[in-house]
Amino acid sequence: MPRPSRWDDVVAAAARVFSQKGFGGASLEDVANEVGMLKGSLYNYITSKEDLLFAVVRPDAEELLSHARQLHAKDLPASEKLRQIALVHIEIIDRHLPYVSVYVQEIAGRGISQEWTDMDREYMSLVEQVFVEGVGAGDFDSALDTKMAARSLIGALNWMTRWYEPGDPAQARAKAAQLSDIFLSGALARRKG
Amino acid sequence: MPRPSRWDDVVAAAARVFSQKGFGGASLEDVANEVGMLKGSLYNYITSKEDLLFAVVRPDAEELLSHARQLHAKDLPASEKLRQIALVHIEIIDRHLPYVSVYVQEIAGRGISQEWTDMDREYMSLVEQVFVEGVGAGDFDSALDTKMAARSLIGALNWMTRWYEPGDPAQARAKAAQLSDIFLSGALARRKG
Amino acid sequence: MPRPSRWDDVVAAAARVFSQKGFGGASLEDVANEVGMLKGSLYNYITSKEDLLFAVVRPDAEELLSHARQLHAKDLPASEKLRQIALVHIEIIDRHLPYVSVYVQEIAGRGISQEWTDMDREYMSLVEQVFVEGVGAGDFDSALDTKMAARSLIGALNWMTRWYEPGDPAQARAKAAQLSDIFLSGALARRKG
Amino acid sequence: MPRPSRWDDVVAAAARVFSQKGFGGASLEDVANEVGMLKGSLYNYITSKEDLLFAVVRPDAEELLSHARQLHAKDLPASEKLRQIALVHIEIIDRHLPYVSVYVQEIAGRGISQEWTDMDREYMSLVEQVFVEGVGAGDFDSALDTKMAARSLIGALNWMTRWYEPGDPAQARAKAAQLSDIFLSGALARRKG
DNA sequence: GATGAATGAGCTTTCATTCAT
DNA sequence: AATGAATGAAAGCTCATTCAT
Repeated sequence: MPRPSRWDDVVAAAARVFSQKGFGGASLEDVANEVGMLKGSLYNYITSKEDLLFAVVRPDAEELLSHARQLHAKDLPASEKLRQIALVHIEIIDRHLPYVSVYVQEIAGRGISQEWTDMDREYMSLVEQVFVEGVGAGDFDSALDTKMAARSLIGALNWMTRWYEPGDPAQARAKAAQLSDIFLSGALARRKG
Repeated sequence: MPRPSRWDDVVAAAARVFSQKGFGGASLEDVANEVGMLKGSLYNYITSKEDLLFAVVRPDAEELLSHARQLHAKDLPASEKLRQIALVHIEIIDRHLPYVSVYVQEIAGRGISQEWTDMDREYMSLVEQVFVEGVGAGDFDSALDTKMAARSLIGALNWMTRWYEPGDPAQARAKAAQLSDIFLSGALARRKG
Repeated sequence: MPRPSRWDDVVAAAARVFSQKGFGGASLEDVANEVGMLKGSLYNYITSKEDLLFAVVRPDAEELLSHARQLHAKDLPASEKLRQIALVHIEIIDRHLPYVSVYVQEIAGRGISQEWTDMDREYMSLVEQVFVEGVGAGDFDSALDTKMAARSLIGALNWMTRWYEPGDPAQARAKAAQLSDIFLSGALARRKG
Repeated sequence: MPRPSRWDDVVAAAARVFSQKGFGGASLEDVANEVGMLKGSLYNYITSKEDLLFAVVRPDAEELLSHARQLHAKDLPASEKLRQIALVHIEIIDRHLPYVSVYVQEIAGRGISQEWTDMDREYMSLVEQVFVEGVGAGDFDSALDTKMAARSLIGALNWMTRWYEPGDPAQARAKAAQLSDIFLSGALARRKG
């Protein structure tokens, strides 16, 4: 049985190192040390440093996007869709924090290339449509600025990469519920009717 | 004048360059070109590249913090304080986007040094106390997770550095109002009592 | 082989260059040219320029010291020990002039660090004890200032790095004998008894 | 009354700085700091860094040489001349240690230029002639290698710049006497005749 | 696949020197 | 005489990348 390739190790190490030192601040030697090989050996797996960045970042970005697409196609109330968006987003952070951190830090909204700009935009647009649907259905406040709402939700979610301590799915679900509550109901106490 | 004459030019150029290319990705030669001097000449103003980073970032960080401290001392309803927090934060982004971008990208929540960790924490804590006060006064929902609320608000605000187009104070005020509305009332339509 | 293959070349080149231009006056590019590689490549062998200085200088310094220690433990008349000290010192100069030159020029008596200060002091002390033993045994003049004698001998030996032309072991032995004669008998003609 | 020029301050500061950090290791800014002016201002006094080196070093070198010339012309026994050589050399070290240190470290035997090589050589030659005269007069041992003797004496004297603590003329005279005794009579106890 | 070594470009930083004020 | 600022060359060092073994 041939020894399994260490591709996954390499990418995981890169995720950790890039998320800690930043892509620009990390050297391939740092990454190599983290895997336990020499920097030259990395080139058996990658063709450039940027290559490695994309390898770190792509799978989760695609998963998140594909989830949002599927959700969009479903027939659910907007409030439920919003809860799902937050839940999936935070679950991915919980499971793959270093990878997502790198995405948020180095790619999101940075205009790196057309491909990534398109992904960003599509995710944003899918989130915004949740709010649009909600307003359309009369569930959401008609005065709501849907774009601002979407950007704020995504900002709050992405910011979690700076403070969330991963590894606890229950906590992930709790945070998702809290965040959804805030975006749905706000902080103000509801008057009893 | 305590500072050499082109100090402000140097810092402004650095803010622009750092915010565009990232601190790690920008070279001092980039900064020097932006000011119109040679990279060696920069060292008449700074003692290291990191120095320059802090110089870019410190004034606005301090202004934001000092504002939050003053607000905390005031006797205002929590909802009003929340509106003020958002307004001042966004106004600074509107006026000083490159500087704030650099702060958000390179410093906030990065654990660079004790000094900056302390600043981060204090701002977070002051924002959280607005929510705590609101819950205490019965204005805010008693089920609200105040920490999550504070972190989400700050995340949404900081994320604005990735998309906000500055230079329009009226727009700044509008965005502040929208964001406050979301965090106070949520997206859901209010039932008529 | 524990060291990369051209380690010795690198150190030898550094010794030559440092001894010619001085440590401060020599650039790593000079050293690299002397080995026949690019300056960046040097960092496969060293971690800093200072590092290289110590690598140049340490082996002979340690050899000299270890020799003096062994000699100190032996049961020989002081005059014979003095002859041995001079002989070994000059033989090392003959074989390794550039290395020793660098030591003398850049390290000896310069208080670079505790480590080197200690080495200097120990060597000095071992040489002085030869004179102390000689005085104690009645072989040396009781009025002799042993510290001054040791310092003068070491000074005369170290000064040889400025004029000695190496590569001739017989000459080395001759110089050692002459120097020993001077320090033992002085210049004055002996009265016939 | 116009404020006296600070030329002497500048040279004295340079002597201190160069002797501490070495000529190559010291920057003109170091020197300027030591005088209490800005580095640019130094150029009101000097025309180049090397210039300053020579200014530090020349007066004492010339004094020493001129003294040796005068002594050479005198009609004195060789042993007395040797004592005078040592005495004057050490007195200058006592009074002007930093200046002499710089000479010994940076100029002596370095082949900087014809001028300095000539000075070195002449001083060496004058000292050697003392030994030659002593041998010729039958006062010194006929087997003495006069060149080796001169070089050793000068080496011992110059080496004092690495350990001598200046500022005590009496101590200077004592060291001169001890060193002369060693070079004249050697360490061996004299047999009573 | 991995290694050790080299490359070469680029980086931050230093510094002697110049010059208008 | 002194200053503050700029210059430009060179320094030490880093690093993505290549390649023979």
